[in-house]
Amino acid sequence: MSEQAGHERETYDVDAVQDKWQRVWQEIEPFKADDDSEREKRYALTMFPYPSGDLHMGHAEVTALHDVIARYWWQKGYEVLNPMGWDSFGLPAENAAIRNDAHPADYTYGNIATQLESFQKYGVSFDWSRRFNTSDPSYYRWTQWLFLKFHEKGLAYRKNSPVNWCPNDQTVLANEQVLADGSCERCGAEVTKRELTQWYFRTTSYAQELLDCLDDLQPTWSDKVINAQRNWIGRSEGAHVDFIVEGREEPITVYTTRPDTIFGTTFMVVAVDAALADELVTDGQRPAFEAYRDEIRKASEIERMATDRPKTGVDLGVTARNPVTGEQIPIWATDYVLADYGTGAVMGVPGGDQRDWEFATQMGLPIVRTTQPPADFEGEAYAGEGQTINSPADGVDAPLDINGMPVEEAKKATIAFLAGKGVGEPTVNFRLRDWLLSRQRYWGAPIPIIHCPVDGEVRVPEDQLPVELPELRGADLKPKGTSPLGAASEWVNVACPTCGGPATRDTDTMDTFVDSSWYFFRYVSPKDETQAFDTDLANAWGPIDLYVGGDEHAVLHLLYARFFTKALRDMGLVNWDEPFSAYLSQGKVVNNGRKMSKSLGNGVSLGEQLAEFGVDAVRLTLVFASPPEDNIDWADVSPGGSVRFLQRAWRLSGDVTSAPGTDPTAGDVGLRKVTHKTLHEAEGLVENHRFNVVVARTMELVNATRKAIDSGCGPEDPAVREAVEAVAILLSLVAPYTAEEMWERLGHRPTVARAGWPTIDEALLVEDSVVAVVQIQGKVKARIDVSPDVSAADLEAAAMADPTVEKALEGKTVRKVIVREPKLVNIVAG
RNA sequence: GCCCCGGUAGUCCAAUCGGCAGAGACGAUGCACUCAAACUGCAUACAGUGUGGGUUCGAAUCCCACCCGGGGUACCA
Repeated sequence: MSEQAGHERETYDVDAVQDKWQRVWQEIEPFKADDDSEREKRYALTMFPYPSGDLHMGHAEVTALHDVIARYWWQKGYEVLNPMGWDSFGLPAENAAIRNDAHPADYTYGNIATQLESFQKYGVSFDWSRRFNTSDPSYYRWTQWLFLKFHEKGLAYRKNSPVNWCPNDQTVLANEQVLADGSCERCGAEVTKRELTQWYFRTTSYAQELLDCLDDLQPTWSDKVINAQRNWIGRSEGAHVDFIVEGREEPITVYTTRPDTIFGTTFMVVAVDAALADELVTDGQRPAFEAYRDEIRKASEIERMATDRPKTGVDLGVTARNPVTGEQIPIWATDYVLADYGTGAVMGVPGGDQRDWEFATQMGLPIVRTTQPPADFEGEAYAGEGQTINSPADGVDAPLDINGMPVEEAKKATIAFLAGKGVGEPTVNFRLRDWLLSRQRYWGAPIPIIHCPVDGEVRVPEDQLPVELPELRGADLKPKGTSPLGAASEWVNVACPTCGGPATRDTDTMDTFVDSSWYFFRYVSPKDETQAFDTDLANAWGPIDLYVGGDEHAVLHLLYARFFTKALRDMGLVNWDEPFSAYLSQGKVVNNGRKMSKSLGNGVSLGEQLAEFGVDAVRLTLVFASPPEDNIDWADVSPGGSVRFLQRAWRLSGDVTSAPGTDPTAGDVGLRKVTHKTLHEAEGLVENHRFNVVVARTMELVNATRKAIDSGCGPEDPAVREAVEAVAILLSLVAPYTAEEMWERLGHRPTVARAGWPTIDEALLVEDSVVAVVQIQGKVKARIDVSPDVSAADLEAAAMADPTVEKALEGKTVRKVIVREPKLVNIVAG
């Protein structure tokens, strides 16, 4: 028996153990990825942090989850690349520099040092030899080089367009960086529109592939993210249709997904802010049009996006000819049509589109139904399935007749007719826009382009990279609506690389999402000074086998990184189609049901938790609390419970009396079965990311081992050693310090993290007997012990012979017997 | 509005193919230890699976409708 109840239990000193093993790990570097290893390679990645202050609970969670997989792969014998670095360009550093009259680098590199120390204390299996920061010139040099490649291929270009503008951060934003309520993703300010010339990446040229590949990713990515990306890409199929305007050479082309409703087109609407509206308006209507347009421009995005306000618009005074009815229909300008989607012009079909219905009702325009709604239909516009009607209307002679056709057939017939006349064609449209990448801020990678009055946009020659940031600090960085780099005149004014004449550098910097769109390539050869990354090594290590991160990047970073990967593949720089073979999105850590925040005063300090409970207990708590994807409410969990469990597990290692290397095969079979079954189940659970259940199984094994020591086979049994070693290895995935301490106490050399996953003895997974359930009408009546390979007939006979069953069946007729050997018999009787 | 995910003891969560609703934990209660408490150990109790239908010998699991919660998206024609 172990110590009697009531005595002080032996415990280990958490702080001392942490200090001890940190030193050992730094010395032996157990997680350095070897490029030349013969072992099969795995690439584990978690999103690198922005260096704002110290690490917080969110970092602790994602890292703890991610580390389970990385450490498991090492134990299973893979060579694992598990790198970490910093996404270190960005606004917080710049804003801090303005406040403190300092340089953004001060804030950035100070925080990086703090976070690095915290990560090391946290005991994560990162290969620190590969770390870098995106703000290092040795990194952003290659960000700029990639920009040049994109520019060469026509994937980076400049255009003038209405863009999202954040008045607080004083810079433009990409569509992805404006939230659904029209606020800035970064600072929450209300985003406005400006007409500006900006740099774009041609993400739309990969729209179809970005969408198609989601099918392959579906099994290994979270549904949420797949769904969000599908929505964001927003593919729709429809047709372009040309409408002729009297006295105008060019027809107006509209985009519609419902060409079958063309007979119901009673008007046309164009976006009020599109150039087309300005071109079309008659002199007579111009004053009204301009007044309307000014009014709309003044309205905020938030007002514009409200869908429940009445429709507004102005008649432009011109008409277009409906190509199937020949009727002249009025053309209106309105703000419910978007200038930058489709063609910025829409055929108004009030019978089939609710928005058009509202507009027609408001403006007194005619309404014609072209799809027969069901008899009980009570709505206004009808957009569902049904027979086509009024196409053409009774007694009207038209060149096309689609009456009676169901929607899909009518669409095809209409498109075929229009195409035959040369006034229409099938078209696919995407909601995805090109990625606006230029920013009017300082702390980012300068865009390596020189503007020359003679040669235009000239790429900075590759041998002149990096284009380093000029030294600006404090008040120089104050946002003023144009890039701070413009103030560095010595930096701005350069000779044109082509003609040698006076020219100026582009003064914008790149969106920091550009930096993070390719960082996972750089990790394969982080010190390479001759290229962005080594293609052979990238092909050997990648794509990333598991990427762990947060859902907030569902359509930002994850989409941009996918786009980059496809573009790099097409440049021959890598052979991956997709960067992340599997993606695990981790939940958030909240407190008392709410997001942690300063204003709510419910923040939980990671540092304090670590000081109170120790690294292992905090990590274990985060892994055990819930499935990885679910949020963890810190108010619901118990790090104290984790401490108790870890001490309990550790105590086992002190009870083992057999020598290291003792052959376990002579040990207690009962305990051995538990050990091997646990290891076997843990494999499947880890691979399916069910880390919380792995912890529960480990707890079971600890309980079973405790019982075996105290009241079973005793501490000297070789099966006990085997079980405790298995506990140490299982814990090495989650609680590295405790596992290491146990391993040492068991008489082994460090490190348990590379001890290797135990070989599972299949014979021990087979049960001698199983409990079969006998049901009558689906209700359990008896349990009988049977052999796991019992035949259906034997099991049925055994069930029928059971006294309880016999009794229950007295006087009844057995109608049917369902046998699912070896676990169940269900008797239907009456 | 549309799309996706989820709803199991007081709480967090298990139940892998449709087959015994409970593995693990938190909290609670009791007992042991203690002068007492904390710690520790042992033990116990607590749900019929959001609601209503359906399929099935059998449903937490599949289907339909609805309710609640979370997320995405939204004049995208």
